[in-house]
Amino acid sequence: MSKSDVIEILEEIAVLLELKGENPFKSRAYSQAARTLELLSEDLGVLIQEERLGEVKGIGAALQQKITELVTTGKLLYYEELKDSIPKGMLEMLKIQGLGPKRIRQLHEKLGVASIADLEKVCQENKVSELAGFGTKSQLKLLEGIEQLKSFQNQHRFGDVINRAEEIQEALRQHPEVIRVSIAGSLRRSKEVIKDVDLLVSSSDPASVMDYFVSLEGIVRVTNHGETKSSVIFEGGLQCDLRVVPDAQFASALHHFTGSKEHNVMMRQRAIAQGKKMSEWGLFQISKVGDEETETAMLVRTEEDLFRELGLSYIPPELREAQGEIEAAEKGKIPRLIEWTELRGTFHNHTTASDGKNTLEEMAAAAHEIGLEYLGIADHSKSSFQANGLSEERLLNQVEAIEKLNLTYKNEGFKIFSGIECDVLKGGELDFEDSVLAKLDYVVASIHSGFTATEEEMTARIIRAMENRYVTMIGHLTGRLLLQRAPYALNIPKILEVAAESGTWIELNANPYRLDLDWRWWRKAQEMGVKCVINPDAHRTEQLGYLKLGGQIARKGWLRKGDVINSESLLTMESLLQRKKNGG
DNA sequence: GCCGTTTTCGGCCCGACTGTTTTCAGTCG
Repeated sequence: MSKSDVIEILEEIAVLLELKGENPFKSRAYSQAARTLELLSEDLGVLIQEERLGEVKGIGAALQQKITELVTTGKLLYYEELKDSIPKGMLEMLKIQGLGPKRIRQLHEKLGVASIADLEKVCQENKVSELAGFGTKSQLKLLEGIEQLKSFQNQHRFGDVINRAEEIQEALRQHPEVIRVSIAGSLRRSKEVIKDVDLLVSSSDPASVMDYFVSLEGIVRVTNHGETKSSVIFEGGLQCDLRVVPDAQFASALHHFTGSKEHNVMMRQRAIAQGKKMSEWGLFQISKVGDEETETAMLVRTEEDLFRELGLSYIPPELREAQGEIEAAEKGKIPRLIEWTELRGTFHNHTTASDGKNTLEEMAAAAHEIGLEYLGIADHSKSSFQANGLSEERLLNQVEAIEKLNLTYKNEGFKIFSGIECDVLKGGELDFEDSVLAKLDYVVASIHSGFTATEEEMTARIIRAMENRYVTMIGHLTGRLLLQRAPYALNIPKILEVAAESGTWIELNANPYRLDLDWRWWRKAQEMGVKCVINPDAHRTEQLGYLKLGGQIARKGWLRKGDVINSESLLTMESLLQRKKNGG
């Protein structure tokens, strides 16, 4: 059993223990052990072989035995028994906002609730409000939470499925009868949340492609298996539709199945206005002789052909949302969108000093390795206790460590910038004094608490933070977590206005859960002259790869290279940061 | 369940917020 499997099981044990109402510190010991394993620099197998696991801080006799059993036998009796003693539905109930282990236990003991469905029923029967510690408001909130959860069902975050979808695409490409293949649908348009994966293939032997598709590894159910269309469900509930068309129709079908629906409607209207007809089967010239109407198929090999025949320049899939892209294409004004490979550095990243999983040295090496010219380290500030936020003293130690580490990169064209992800406190004041912030290269100001304040209060809070001369950028502006938590109330236009005036950059947080600020705002931000900074919010080295995701969302927001500040070179960035600090 | 030692058991991570209470428990970050 691999280390990551062990970590997962330890974390689950911790949750199960909480649900059982065991000593909370026992539960914490398990989650801490999971974290310890994550940070382990030595090979777990070797430690077990040499019976040195117990020497690791946080792992005592009991955990040593259990981890050893897991790794060597692939099983753990204690875990199996624990799992069997708790209904599976109780674990799922944890996903309901505002409901934790204690109250789940109480609901189970007093009302026999063992699943979300049970809970919904007893809420509707008004039984929950009568329990001690619950009231009518709690009951209402639970129902709201269940509703919210239901609305998230069968939806997926873009970042969680894109790799999987690309693997499926690759698998299809391998089939000898496949001529062309592409991801289509909302995934191709880089929508932040998608319902299913649409794939399109051209082939002269659709049946063999379909047979191959429905037998791909990881499929749990085949819901449709036809000549031109099949649907399957993969492990984890991801639905995937494949359509197969003759190669002559591939471009038209790709455009059609990429959408959006609204974009397609506008395109078809445009075709009609030009005496043409457009569908997934192609583009047709309509000619009338007397009362006779004849359709002549036009040659459309690629999507470029399709747009050109309608008098448009090529519209990248990300922009096909009926947000003015057709008008822009008509005038030849589709911008050259940014490519994530044009990013030269990044600012919002964590290390083991706060809640990251890799050390400063490892993060720097990884950033250098993938070809970045600069890496900003912005660990949490002291108010973020839960994330092991840095005190002034620990922060200044880190600044020193970064200075030292920079010496080793001196001739490599690579530099680490010292920063902080500074909490914006309730009144808009920052977590550190200006005298501390002045010692840093830059500051990311973020909100991590008090999400329920009014729009007015939240807006004022962020504006006050932006007015601090040391604040370089605002992190994850709206605080949303896709499919989990709504953004907090904010007057975004007002904030963008102040950002433009004060020269504060706004982050496009590229973490797949956030993608915040939302792509819908970036065109407005761009018009106002607000600079975007794409940050992965990386908590481990691999997460620097989120930059690609950020780039895709930036494209969806119509951003060009010039709109994204971290496409600037190291040299330019150094002077930009210096100037910003000096209030210029 | 771990740690550290006042060597055998007590402490283990902080604070805001909400809804329930009437001083606090549960949840979240």
